[in-house]
Amino acid sequence: MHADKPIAESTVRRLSLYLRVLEHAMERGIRTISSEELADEGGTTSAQVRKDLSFFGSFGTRGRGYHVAELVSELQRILGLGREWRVYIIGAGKIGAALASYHGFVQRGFTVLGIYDNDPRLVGTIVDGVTVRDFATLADDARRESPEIVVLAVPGEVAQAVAERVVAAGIHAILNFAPVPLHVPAHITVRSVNMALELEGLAYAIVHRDSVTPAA
Amino acid sequence: MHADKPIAESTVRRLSLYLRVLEHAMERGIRTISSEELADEGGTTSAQVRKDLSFFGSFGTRGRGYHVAELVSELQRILGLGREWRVYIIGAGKIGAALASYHGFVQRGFTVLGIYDNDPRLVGTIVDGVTVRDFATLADDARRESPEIVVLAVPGEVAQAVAERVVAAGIHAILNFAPVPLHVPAHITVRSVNMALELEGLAYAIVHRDSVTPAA
DNA sequence: CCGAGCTTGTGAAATTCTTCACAAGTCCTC
DNA sequence: GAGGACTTGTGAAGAATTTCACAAGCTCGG
Repeated sequence: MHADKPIAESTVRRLSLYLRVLEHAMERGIRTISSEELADEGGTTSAQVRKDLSFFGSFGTRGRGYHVAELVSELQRILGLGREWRVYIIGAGKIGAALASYHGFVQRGFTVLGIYDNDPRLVGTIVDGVTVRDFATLADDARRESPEIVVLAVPGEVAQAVAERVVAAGIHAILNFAPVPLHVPAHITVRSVNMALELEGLAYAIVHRDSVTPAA
Repeated sequence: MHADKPIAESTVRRLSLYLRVLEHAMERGIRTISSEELADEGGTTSAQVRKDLSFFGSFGTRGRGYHVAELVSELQRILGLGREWRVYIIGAGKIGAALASYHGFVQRGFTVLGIYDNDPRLVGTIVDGVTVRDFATLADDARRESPEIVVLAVPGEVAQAVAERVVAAGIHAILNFAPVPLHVPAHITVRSVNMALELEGLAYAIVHRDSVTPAA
């Protein structure tokens, strides 16, 4: 049955992936899909798909599979994508700017309310339709707009300090693109994307060919 | 003892993290570090640090800890960072351009030889000191320059097709920034960075506060 | 409305990953 | 040079995750 039990992060990650595959299938006019097909597209196994879904309910029909449109909306609900999420991006450098214009965000209901930087030359400029704000105004703005999520796209050296300002401003979720681990209070949710680290993982895999557990 | 046994991806990821922490410590003039201190900085536990390292050898001294500089070079060796890695970036859009100028790559010995795009308006322009090349020349260039890694920064719709061209060009490792799972032959190593997916994980965590297994 | 053919949902087994806990070194002081 | 304080390296225990395997349910053709 559907649960608010602790769900593994890996499961949630796969659910997002399934959602993307399903949306793609829907565009192509596919009505129904089996766990086997879903697994093939998503790079996992059918048992894994069924187990992942089983944590939240039973959405399929035996002998037939899953109704695509129905499963899409179930997954959207589970992942909390029915609503708008208000996002601040911090750092108007190359990465921050790229993220601001990243279509995948908007598409999923993530609205960028503001981009912050402390460089006076950038403050006031417009990046992809959003004005760059002065980082000094973060706390005030947050009180007014109460964003749920901050995307941190600042250099590693200042990431920890910036994160502390973010937490102090009352924001509880951070997507961290800086290449350092963030130390925050337990009630703050952090997810990190570390590109250098992924490249290094690739280098390791090349050096040690055929001795690493793979993952698509 | 040191092993070429199958090492978990999670372990490799942490090794990269340790390396970063150690380099930071070295900059601050710290000579020696215990597994406990390393764990605190890296957001894990001392037992985990020791276990991770133990797969490759014993680098510490009981009662004293690890010699920072020494462990740094051991980790660099393990991760394959002693050498230069030749990288192609495919996609000269916002994300591709941001990656081209990402300092963290250069710093680690990843040299961007070329950026590719199929938009004639971009071909020939210079992005962060690297000329944008015509995607059509990929195979020829690869034959000549034999790059080890491709960074894929193209829209999801074309990612699979581009990946196939990359594989056909004889490149065996892909860092995928497109938000779709890539289907490639087994001998090709793929690592994916899916930003939308991380944001969704964050949304899920917010909706289901205190019911997700955390991870820094 | 029956039987063959699929496909789900799920306990149980297998595997993988993390944590525990402690013997065995090392260092330092006296 | 002996004792106390630390800290590693690692088997073994424990926890988490994935895979297996199968009963139960649905569909469709005749």
